[in-house]
Amino acid sequence: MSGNSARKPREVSCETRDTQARLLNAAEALFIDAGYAGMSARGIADRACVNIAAMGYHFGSKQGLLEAVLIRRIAPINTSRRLRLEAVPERRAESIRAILHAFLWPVFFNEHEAPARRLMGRVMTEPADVVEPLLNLVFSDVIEQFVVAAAACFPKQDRALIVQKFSFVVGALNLTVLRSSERLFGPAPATEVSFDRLLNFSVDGFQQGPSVSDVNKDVA
Amino acid sequence: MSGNSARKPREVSCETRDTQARLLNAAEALFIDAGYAGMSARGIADRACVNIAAMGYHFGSKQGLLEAVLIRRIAPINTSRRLRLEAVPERRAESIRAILHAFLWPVFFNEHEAPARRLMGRVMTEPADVVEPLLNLVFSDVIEQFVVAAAACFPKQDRALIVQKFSFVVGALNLTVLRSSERLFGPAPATEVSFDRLLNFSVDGFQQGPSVSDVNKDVA
DNA sequence: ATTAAGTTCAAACGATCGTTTAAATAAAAG
DNA sequence: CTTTTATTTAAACGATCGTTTGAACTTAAT
Repeated sequence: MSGNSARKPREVSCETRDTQARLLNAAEALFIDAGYAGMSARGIADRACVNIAAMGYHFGSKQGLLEAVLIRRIAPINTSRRLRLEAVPERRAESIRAILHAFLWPVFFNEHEAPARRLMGRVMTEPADVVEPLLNLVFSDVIEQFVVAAAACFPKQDRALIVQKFSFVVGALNLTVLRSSERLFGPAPATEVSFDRLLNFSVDGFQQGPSVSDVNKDVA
Repeated sequence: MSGNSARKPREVSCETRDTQARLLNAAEALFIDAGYAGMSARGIADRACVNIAAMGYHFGSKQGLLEAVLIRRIAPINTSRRLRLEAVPERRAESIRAILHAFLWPVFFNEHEAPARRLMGRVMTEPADVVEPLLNLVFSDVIEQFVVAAAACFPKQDRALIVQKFSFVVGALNLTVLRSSERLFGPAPATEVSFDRLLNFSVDGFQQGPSVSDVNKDVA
């Protein structure tokens, strides 16, 4: 109560009682908006209304704090993805919609909504080396499982083609959940609309076979 | 010749005679690998084998240097895109392949190949505020033109749907050209293969209509 | 040779970075 | 209350950040 003279008025993360939760919320918001290099230790401390040493005390380092931020949001999403994938009964061509639905739905609809979405999009496009090992640790297994499931639906298609189609879906997902495209592609539609469109787009891309068509007719 | 005592052995950008070109090459490589915050002025100077003050002298600031880097690579790509779009004769549903071909081809096949590709992917996912105005300045017009062309091919589809489908294509393109997906999606295929797959995937996604299907059957 | 303009240089500017220290305070256990 | 543990605090650590300065150097024209 004594030294609350310099309270920042805008900080929303200061309401929670738990210091660690305030640090997680502040770091998450800053990472989403500015990336790893842009989330400074002092910016996190200010937004969380804690001393700058609190980050080191509770999470060891800035990287440790980011790891906790990512695991808190992404692990539940991947768990939900796996549960939904297990609920898909068959591995026929028609199953690809249910499989992609299981992959995309938990990103758009979860208890944390927008923060979790944008966090996932940001971490997938983050250039910093610090996030790379954690990214593989968190995403490798779940992507592998979905690739196996999708490949089982299309036995005629090469596994490498399935993998790359999945990377197309993830790429489209990333740009959709990141607000970075607002200026270029206009205001984002409602969540349900974006989800439906992305699912349809992805399903259509998976349905078609390899079709080695098209030749480069050079122009410039 | 006098003070070349501290030559770094690994630097490839030092070969060019032009100082501005060496700065552009060095900044481009560092921006691709580490983003705007990760490309330090001293890292650029070291890689370009120039004094740290050269950046300010030739480009005014770090941001000015990045702007020059982006314009050097992306402007020719967008010019090529526009030329190819103008060469597409009709605006029928079957024209969408030629339109998307015009949009994607210059990214994969240009005189600078991989650097230009990855630079485009990086700038589209960069969180730093410095790149946002330049990103809009460079990309807004060309995307608008392609959206108009694609919308003319599918008069029945909402323009907002066309816009978002285009954002899916751009998102898939970004993750394809960025090496950040290597660990998650395995080694990248040959350029021609990736291009063909992305084009097919995009064309398939555009062909289908709105198809407001699918309902959320909640699981978790 | 001399002037002038263009370019590169070492050195330092203040600011901010992530992290650490030791003391002060709060909470819990004896 | 006393002791112990957990948490928060102010302050500073060395390092690196982008930028600037003024002198030294190169180049070209007079």
